[in-house]
Amino acid sequence: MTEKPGRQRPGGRTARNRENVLRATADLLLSEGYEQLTIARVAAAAEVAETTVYRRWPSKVHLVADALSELARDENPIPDTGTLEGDLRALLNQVIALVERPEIQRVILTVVSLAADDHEVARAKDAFWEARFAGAADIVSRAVERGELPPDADPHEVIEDLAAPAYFRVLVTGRPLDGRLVDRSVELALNRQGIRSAADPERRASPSVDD
Amino acid sequence: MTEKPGRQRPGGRTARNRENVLRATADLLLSEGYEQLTIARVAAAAEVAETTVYRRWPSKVHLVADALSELARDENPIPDTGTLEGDLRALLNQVIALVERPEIQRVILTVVSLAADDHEVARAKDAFWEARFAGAADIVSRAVERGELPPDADPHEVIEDLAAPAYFRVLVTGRPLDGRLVDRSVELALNRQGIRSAADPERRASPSVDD
Amino acid sequence: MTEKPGRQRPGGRTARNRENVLRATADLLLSEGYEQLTIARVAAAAEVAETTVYRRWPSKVHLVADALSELARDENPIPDTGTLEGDLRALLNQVIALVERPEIQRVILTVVSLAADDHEVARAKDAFWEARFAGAADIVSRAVERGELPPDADPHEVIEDLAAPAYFRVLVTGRPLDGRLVDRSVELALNRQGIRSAADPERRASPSVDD
Amino acid sequence: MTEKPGRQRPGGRTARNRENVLRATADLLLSEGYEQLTIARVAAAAEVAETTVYRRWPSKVHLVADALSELARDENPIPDTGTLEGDLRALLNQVIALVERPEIQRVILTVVSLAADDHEVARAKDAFWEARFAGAADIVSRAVERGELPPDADPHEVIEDLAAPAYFRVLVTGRPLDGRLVDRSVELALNRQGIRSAADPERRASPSVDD
DNA sequence: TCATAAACGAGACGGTACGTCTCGTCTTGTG
DNA sequence: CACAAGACGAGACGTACCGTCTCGTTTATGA
Repeated sequence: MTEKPGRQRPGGRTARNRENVLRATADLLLSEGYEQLTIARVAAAAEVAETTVYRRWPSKVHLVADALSELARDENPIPDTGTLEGDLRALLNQVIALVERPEIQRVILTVVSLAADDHEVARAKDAFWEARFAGAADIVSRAVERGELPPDADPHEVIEDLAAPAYFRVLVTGRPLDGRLVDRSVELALNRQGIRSAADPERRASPSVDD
Repeated sequence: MTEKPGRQRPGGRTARNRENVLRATADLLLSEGYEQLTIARVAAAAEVAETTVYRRWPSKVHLVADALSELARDENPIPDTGTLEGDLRALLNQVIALVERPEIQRVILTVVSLAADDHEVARAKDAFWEARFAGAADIVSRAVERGELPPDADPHEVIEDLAAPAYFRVLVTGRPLDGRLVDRSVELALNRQGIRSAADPERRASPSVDD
Repeated sequence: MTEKPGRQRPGGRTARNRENVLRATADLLLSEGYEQLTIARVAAAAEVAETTVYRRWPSKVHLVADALSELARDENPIPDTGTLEGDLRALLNQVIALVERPEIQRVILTVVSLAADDHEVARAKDAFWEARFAGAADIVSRAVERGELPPDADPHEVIEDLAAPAYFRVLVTGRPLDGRLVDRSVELALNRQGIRSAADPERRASPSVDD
Repeated sequence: MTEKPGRQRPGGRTARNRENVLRATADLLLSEGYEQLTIARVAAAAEVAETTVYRRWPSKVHLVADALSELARDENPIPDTGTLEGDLRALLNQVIALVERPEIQRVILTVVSLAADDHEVARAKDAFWEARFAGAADIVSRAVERGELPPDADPHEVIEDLAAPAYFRVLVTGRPLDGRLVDRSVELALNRQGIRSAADPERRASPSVDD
């Protein structure tokens, strides 16, 4: 790993090339998707020799994984509305706004289908999702502090309940991500944590809630 | 569409070839995944000339889409336990048992990442998922007959609530599909339809729903 | 050979098809040349099923050879000017007028390069050239009757002397077929037969050469 | 044209490959002819990847044209016997000895039938024949120096008179290239230049023809 | 005129070659 | 002498053509 090119002379052109290549890769990934992405095109866009790319990244998969790590860093502000429900609602709205964009869908699809045979690639995938859902951890810990959630609440479960339907629609059914989805998912995530959502119309029929 | 080879003389060798090719494609898809699948290998496995494959399917993507449609037809028995909860639990167990298998994961991944530029391919994707979740419709309609669900209950929503977390784990987080997931998801799906799950002791407060 | 289709029922549609195919072949040969000629195109032009062509002619080469035989039959009138020189001059002018046309060049080229492995094809090639130069025999025999040539004069030699330079230019050097070529070649052919050409003024003036 | 592979790095392996491919092409052309020549076979014989061939030569036709240029370079010694007649006789004997060989006939046929749509191919054809008949120019200029020919004697005409009958026989009539052809053609070429051949028996014997 | 064998039409197939496009490695020549 | 640029090897892809096969239909021909 240490003998990888670029490690030993990380200054000047080397670093510049690395950035350019990763940026070019990310751009192509966003604009055209994994299939259309070609080392040759990346190299051309980065104004770098193909060889340079091959030298530094062992394969197209690795290059893309690396670029995705960068992409994951583009982070959205973690919402802090003062209540768990508000936070979750804001977070899911963010997520939906993002995954509705076709270029983001392309990226998600790339990540999802990235063959994780290689250890580095697997790590990159994990890192991507970790970064993607980092907000949930903060939100949950704040909710724990406020006493809204028990101390052993699992952020993974929260994000799962919250985001799973949205991703399911994007990746699988292709149904539209309407506003109702937000209500349903937030409610769901809260319920799953033993909390009654404020926006819980059907549940209104059960008298105990009204009191 | 009509001028595609095999449409006009669907008997004998033609039909046999078609089947062999699709079976070979499905096999390769299951055993090695989309990337490793090659027209040449399909043709060899189907004992057919490569040309024959190219003649009938305009591209690798179309071939795979077609094969996936066949795969989707391999259907699991639709559970009928007498109660909605039992049915959902059984269905989800089926789904999980399926998506836990690596070869099925490969297929799902293929479907998810299949570029849907082409209309036929898009249709194939839809058909795949439609077939995949056909059971939900039956379960829901039976539950409606039994009065467990209102007549306007949407099978899509049910399957979404039920299956989304499982798919999310498989496709995104990679977390294991443990038994707890089943409980959570079934309960969730029921709750979302306004029903109190039997395995829902702490939610004690709404007896009216049970009536 | 006897079992070739069309032998046993040579009337009506069969003959009509044969003609149409051969005509279509000849047309394509003239208009686009051997390389561009395709059984499919021939069949389409002849409004006949491809199978019909394959049934009757064992290969593209045979079909073309057959068509060329027909082409060779399109004969030019054999000149009869009353003198050998006049006849030769007229004949060569005919030949040149013909081989100057690009479509005829295409045909000649086809004949020249037709692989003569097969016996029938070889025979067709011979027949083509035989027909092409049939006029020479008549001209020579008339000249013999008139006493202009000895009885053992060889028509092949005459045509060789007469036409070789023209064909050489067409097939090899690509130089233009100007009027001077006619004078030279006719004179040459006559000289080769021991006859002084009328259009040979300077040669008459130099008796010293004979010494 | 400049971006053709091999232009910018013409040393080492590149040059070696180029040579090997051209040699293999020439060999195949000689041994089996144009029709039997396949890029795959050329590549195999040259121990080079097919891609390499396709990269450097835009098509089979171009490759063959290129190889033919090399073949044309294999030159025969230009005869220098001291007299024009001797030189011509020697040259024609060379030509005949060459064109009698089946493999040379194959090559000639290839050149003749090479579609000259493309400019480069046309140039290659011209160059081939130019090289093939380069000897004539030397022979003529020496004869001019010796005063045997007028200063404006045209080498093209000489070669035409000399070689046309031989090529005519090879390409068209298929008659054998006997010794008599040499006598006739040399005499012819000389006569055409106003020179009486030494071996000119008939002419001496028939004074009556002049009447 | 009518039965029957011959020829045909039409679709599909096997097989070979062509030429294109990638990916990732190897080699050359230049700064 | 390192490395950027170029060439290469390997192999998949998709196209075009040739010639074969099968099956069902039409049409000549001679009894």
